[in-house]
Amino acid sequence: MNYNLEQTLETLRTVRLANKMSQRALSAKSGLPQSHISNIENGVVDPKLSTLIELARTLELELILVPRKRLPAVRAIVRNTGNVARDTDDGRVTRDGLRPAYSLDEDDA
Amino acid sequence: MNYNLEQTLETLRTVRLANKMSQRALSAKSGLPQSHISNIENGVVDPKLSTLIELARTLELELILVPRKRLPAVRAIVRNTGNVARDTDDGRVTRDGLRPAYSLDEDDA
DNA sequence: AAAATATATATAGTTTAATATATCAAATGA
DNA sequence: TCATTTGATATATTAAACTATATATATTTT
Repeated sequence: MNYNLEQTLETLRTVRLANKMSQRALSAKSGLPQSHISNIENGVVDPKLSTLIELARTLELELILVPRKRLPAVRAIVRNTGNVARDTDDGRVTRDGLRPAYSLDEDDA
Repeated sequence: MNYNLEQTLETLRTVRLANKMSQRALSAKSGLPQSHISNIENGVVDPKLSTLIELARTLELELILVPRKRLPAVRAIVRNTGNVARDTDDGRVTRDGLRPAYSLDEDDA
């Protein structure tokens, strides 16, 4: 129903998994009950802003508001980090040679 | 206490004002009570995620989660739009000639 | 197969967001 | 000055988030 919301929740789960964290691990780190994390990820509850921020921070994510106009540019930054050959976790190369969204830090600064 | 939260609320108010909208106008457009908007902007309440998104969308903002690492790059995009000479609303020129954060659209695509 | 781990789900109790509505004070404008 | 607009604040009610805890159901590992 709400694209922005679904997208946000999906990001949370994606990044958690990318960090190879279980809901329990995230629970331990964030202080939120595992059951609550499950409910949030599945859209069963509508978390409070502070809860979302807490969860995000634990996953080293920051929440920001972006003018809709700037969204494409911002997405471009968030999605990839530049053109690299070997890319994904398992050594696969994505079609366009770009990193997947929310890839783990391989420290490429 | 929570930088991310304060920042978010500040952005909401800033953009609302930049659009020359009163809380009542925003209320009418978003469907949320003016009293609630006031409480949210002042951090009196901890809004639900859906509420924040609703408010943001009304102001043509999208909420996204950004890897902390990418934050500087993203902020750079959100803050300015390039180097222009005359800049601010009233024709002032900022010191570095960049647009202020969350400037109104002058359509510079 | 059994054990361990991970996720989804349930219940009961507490806290708080959200609503409608109204009012007050301060700023703005006629 | 008087009227309007704006934002903050208050109250009462309803809905829902959040907590702790427990359990059931996968999924993975040994």
